Amino acid sequence: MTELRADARRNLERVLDAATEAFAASGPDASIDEIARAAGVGHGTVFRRFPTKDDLMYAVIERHVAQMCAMAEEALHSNDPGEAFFDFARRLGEVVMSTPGLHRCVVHCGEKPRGAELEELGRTLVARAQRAGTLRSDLKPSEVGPLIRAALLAAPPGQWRLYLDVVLDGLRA
Amino acid sequence: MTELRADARRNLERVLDAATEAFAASGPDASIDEIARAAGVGHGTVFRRFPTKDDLMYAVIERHVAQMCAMAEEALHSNDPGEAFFDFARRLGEVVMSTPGLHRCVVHCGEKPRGAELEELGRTLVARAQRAGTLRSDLKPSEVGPLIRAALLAAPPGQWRLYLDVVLDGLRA
DNA sequence: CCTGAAACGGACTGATGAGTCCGCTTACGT
DNA sequence: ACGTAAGCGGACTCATCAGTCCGTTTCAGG
Repeated sequence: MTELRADARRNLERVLDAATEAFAASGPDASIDEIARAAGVGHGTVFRRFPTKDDLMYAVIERHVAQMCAMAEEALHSNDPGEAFFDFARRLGEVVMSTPGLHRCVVHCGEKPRGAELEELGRTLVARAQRAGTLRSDLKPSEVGPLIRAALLAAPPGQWRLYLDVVLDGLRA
Repeated sequence: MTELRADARRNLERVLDAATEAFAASGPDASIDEIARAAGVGHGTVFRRFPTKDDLMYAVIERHVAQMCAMAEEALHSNDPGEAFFDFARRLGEVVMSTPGLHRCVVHCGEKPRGAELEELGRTLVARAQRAGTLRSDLKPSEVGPLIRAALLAAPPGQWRLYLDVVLDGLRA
């Protein structure tokens, strides 16, 4: 029951690969047909494994978000809480902007995959930096993330570091 | 030929009113059917006046953008070029955020209506403030607008002034 | 092998939305 | 009042996309 037949397993991997590529390229607008075609399977096969398009997106996003969570955890262990947030933001920028399409999927999915976990870690980082006095404290911890996200996604290709810099400067106390 | 029949004129106005409301509420995703229904006409009537949905959007946006252009012109006449940009940005925020949906349409339409004109005025304001030394000069004039737009549209309801403040702080030299 | 369950894939459905067409209606000049 | 051109509106086409179904193929255990 729990074991997948060899062909099924192979197709599943092809689908996930194709989906990752498609979502990275087109964001949440990538269509299932397109993904199935790229994977060399019928789209019925995709739907058998992932009952809805969102389910497929969650699967693709999972490790992406997991990577970000790991970075956030690491930042939480820093012995300079005041700067940990800024370092984290810059490292997050690298990850997010290496595949902006995937990140638009993360936004689209909201809390579903591990978004809530990431959100929570981010809030903690912000609160710490605010207590340390390096981060302006008139924003609620939950408001900082969306602002940074918006700046990153709005940046012209190659300019996101500059945009992030501007926002981080504005966020300093 | 050039004169519209009375009923045609009336319907045209109804359509424009309904379209303004619909676009303000739903952004570019508002559908023609929805607009036609709200205006109390068949959607054929809409398409007769505006061959494509974008044409309708341009018409609706026109005066919205015109208002912003007027504000920009005014700012250009300020005798404090260093602060003119920041004042303008804040006043622009008021206009944009009074109908965020319409502004998403402006973004969608790009240069088509009077976007190019507004863009040009904005660039001039930025360049002046940069010369005056109040605005950081590592951003190109054309890059400032998108960053501000992104921050405004990403703000949670009621919080856009704060977001704008953060970005403007970050933009100061 | 050979058989049955697992997996496949594409035809099909249903929804949505842009844009077209044409028979009917209505304003308005004479 | 009436004839006609301007105007109307909804039925229609066309395309897209998510999700379903089922006849056919293929894997894998005996």
